[in-house]
Amino acid sequence: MSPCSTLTEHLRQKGYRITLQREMIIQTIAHSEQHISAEEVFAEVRKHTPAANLATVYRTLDMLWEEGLACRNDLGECRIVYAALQHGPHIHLVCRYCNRLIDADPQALESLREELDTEYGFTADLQHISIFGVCAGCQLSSEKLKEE
Amino acid sequence: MSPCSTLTEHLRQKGYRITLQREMIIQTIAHSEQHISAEEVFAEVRKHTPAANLATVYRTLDMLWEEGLACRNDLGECRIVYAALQHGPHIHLVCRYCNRLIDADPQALESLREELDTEYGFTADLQHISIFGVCAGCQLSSEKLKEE
DNA sequence: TTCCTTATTGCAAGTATTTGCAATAAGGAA
DNA sequence: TTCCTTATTGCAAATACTTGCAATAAGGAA
Ligand SMILES: [Mn+2]
Ligand SMILES: [Mn+2]
Ligand SMILES: [Zn+2]
Ligand SMILES: [Zn+2]
Repeated sequence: MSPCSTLTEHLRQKGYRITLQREMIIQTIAHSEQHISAEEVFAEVRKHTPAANLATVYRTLDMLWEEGLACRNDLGECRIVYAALQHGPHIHLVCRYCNRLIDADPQALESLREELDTEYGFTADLQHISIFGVCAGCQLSSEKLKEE
Repeated sequence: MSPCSTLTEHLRQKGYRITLQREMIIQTIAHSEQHISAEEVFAEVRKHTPAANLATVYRTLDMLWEEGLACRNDLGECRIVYAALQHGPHIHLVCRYCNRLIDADPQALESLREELDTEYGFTADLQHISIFGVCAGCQLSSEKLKEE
C-alpha cells in the first residue's frame, strides 16, 4: 500500500471525508523528503490543480498533525514546517542565538518517552522534536565576552 | 537584588542599552507568576506609560529569550507565551487532540540534558519545555473508536 | 555637562496563520 | 442512481507576529 493510501485509509476509518484537496495535500507531504511549509505545500498542490486554497492547506496539515499522521515543527524560523512521519526520527537542536540546527540521536529520548507514558499515560510525539538551547559555538563566544 | 535589576544588570553587561521600554517590559514579566502573551505584556505596560509599542514588546521578549532570561512556549494555543525564569522548572505535556495541559516532573529530563551537553556541546533549555502528544483520555477514546 | 555614535524605538506595511460563514460536495441511506 | 445530511471548502476579514526605515535617545568620550 502506498504511503498516501495508508493515510487516506486512516482518515476514512476516523470518519473524515476524502476530498480532492486532502488527497493532493497528502500526496505532496508524503512525497516530500524534507520539511515543508504550508505555503510550499500550497504552491506544489497548485501546480497540479487550481482547486486549492491556503486556508484549506493549513487546516489539513494541522488535522494530519492532530491525527498523528504528520510532524509539525518550529525550527526557529518565522514559519512552522511540516513533514511526513517517514521523515523522522531525529531530534532538532535549535540554537536560540544563531539559529543553527544540529541533528541529534533520537535514542536520547527513549527513557523520557517511557517515563511520560508510565507516569502520566501521555504518549509523547518524540520522533521529530525541536529542542531550543545554545550551541557550542555560541556558548564559547559568550564566555569569551565575559572574560573581557 | 530584585529580580528586575538582576535582569537589567545582565543586559548591561552584554552591552544592551537599558531603555524605559525595556525596564517596563522586564518589570511586567518578572512580576507575573504565570505565562503571559506579548499582547498582555503590552497591555500591562500601557497601564503605566503610553511609551510602548507592540513591536517593541515582541522584540524585547524575544531578546530576553535569546539571552536566556525568559522562557518562550508554544502551548498549542494560537499565541506564544512568555514567562520569567522563576516560573519554572516544569514540563508542559500538551495534548494535540484536546489541548489539555499536564504538568510533569522536570526531573525526567536530566539524563537528556546531560547527553545533549556531552554529545553535542548543546545547552538545552529544558526548565520549561512543551512536549506535544496525546493525553490518556484522548488515547482511550480513540481506542474505543477502533473497537466499533 | 555637552556632544556624538549608534542601538533602539515607533510606525506602517508586510508576512504568517486563524476564523466565521455561506456555498459546495463527500458519502451514506433510500 | 438520486437525494439528503453535514463535513469541508473558499473567501474575506481578523489576528499574530515580523521587518524596513527614519526619528529618537542611551551611554561613552571629551
Ligand atoms: Mn527533521
Ligand atoms: Mn509553565
Ligand atoms: Zn548558536
Ligand atoms: Zn487529550
